[in-house]
Amino acid sequence: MSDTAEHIKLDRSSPVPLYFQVAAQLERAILDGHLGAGARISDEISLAGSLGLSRPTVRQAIQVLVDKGMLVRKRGVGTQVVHGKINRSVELTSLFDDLAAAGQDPHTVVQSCTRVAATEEVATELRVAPGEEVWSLERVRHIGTEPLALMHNYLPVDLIDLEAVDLAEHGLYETLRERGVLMRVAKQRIGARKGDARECELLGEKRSAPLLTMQRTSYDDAGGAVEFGTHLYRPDLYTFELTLVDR
Amino acid sequence: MSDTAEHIKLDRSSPVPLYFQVAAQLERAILDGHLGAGARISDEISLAGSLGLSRPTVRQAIQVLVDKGMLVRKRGVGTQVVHGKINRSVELTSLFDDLAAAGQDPHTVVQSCTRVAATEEVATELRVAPGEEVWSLERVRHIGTEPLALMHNYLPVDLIDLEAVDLAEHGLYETLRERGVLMRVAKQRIGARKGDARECELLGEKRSAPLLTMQRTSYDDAGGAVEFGTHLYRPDLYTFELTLVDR
DNA sequence: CACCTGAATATGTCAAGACATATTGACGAA
DNA sequence: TTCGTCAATATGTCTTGACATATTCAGGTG
Repeated sequence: MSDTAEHIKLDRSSPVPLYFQVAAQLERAILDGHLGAGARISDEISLAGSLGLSRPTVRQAIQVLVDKGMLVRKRGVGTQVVHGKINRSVELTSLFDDLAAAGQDPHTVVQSCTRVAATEEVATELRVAPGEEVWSLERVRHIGTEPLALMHNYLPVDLIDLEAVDLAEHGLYETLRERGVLMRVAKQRIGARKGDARECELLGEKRSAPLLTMQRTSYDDAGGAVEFGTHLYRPDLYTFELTLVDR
Repeated sequence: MSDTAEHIKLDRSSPVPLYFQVAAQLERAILDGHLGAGARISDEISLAGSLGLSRPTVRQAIQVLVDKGMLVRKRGVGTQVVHGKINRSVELTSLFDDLAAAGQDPHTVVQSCTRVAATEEVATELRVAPGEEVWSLERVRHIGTEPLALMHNYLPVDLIDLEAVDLAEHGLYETLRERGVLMRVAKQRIGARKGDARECELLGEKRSAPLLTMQRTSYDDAGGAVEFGTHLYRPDLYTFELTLVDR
């Protein structure tokens, strides 16, 4: 019996959607090696039968893993596990979340946290009037004793009172989520440039060292901009990894 | 009548799936400004009614745009157009495709195209035995008179005969697609470093200039690796833009 | 032997309907 | 006035069923 369903158990009393239960357990089976690279999974019809689910539900579960780049569908043939280690696709989390999840115990030094008049660029990104007050937040993130990133964020003042928050111990995104600000879409631009004297100093790099740059604008579930940031990373300690899927 | 459906016409005789027709026309309406930032679109039920479609089909169409970061769903509320210009999310195309689509007329100088023994790294990425012969392809891409990128690709020798291809006039991905090699998943790592003397020379940069780096491994629809590349970009001429969507 | 045909298989698309759950606002009671 | 409840609304999840289409392979035909 080489039925893919043998790795999957459902809990119909759980509030977790069935398709999500299937997707999660299928992902586990792949990551644990029970479904090796190139392995074909059972077809949707028989999988639905084995699990006591309808085909659309099973299909929805498989789609989750296809979107993650872990499975590939071939019409008329079947669905296979993609070779190669799984790099979780870039998700809508922050550097702090990423590091904390990796057990790296990040910490942060707040360089400045003030209200400033929005520059042209910031006003455009945040959709406020130029000159209007916004939060300007500058932080250096460390991992162990090494500085890793210099982050500069701008937020609308009416969104949150940043001075009341312990930004040394908690990430900005984590804080915003706790205050009920839900980020749903973010647009990023990744590039590179030399750091200036101050930037290199703060990051513990030599003068004019090459730095990885990232600009991000985040939008909440109403479609409005809630955060704009320009960040600098030490390229020897941080890279961006992402998985692309053709549709 | 503020019905979203007024922008949409269906062609049931077309082989293009109905959900795709709806998604494409909805996208067009948003890009053309007929559906402005923050606008609410009709609910799924009435949209289905107006178009003579079932709700799952309409839902599938909307999902396409949600995945692109153009729409945001809110349960119990409705679906809205996201603010901000739409940056097409990173797709599974090459730099050549991107530039050609932008009407930039890119051209390419092939520095070398030889068979070499796979290094440890290349063998691991392409899943061949270390020392086995692979194609090694080095190209410089120009835009106008400016060098833009230095690209180094490795491919299995049994996949294609690279020497028989006009790589100066056609992109590598374009060529592979024409030969029936369909890339479905790619994993990328983006970073930065200083260029060495030769790299800076080829890219027309000063010595030790900061460069944007990208490594990519592509997988075909059988889940096997078909291409591994390490690329260098001039950061003043090229950046990576991507849209993240929370699920 | 080579080629074409057709059956088997599996994913892709679409329909119609049901129930669950989050959100919002109106209404009524303390 | 304030709080809580309930109804209306819209998305989220799930089922059953159907037909379309790409792929593969076995078997028949020239």
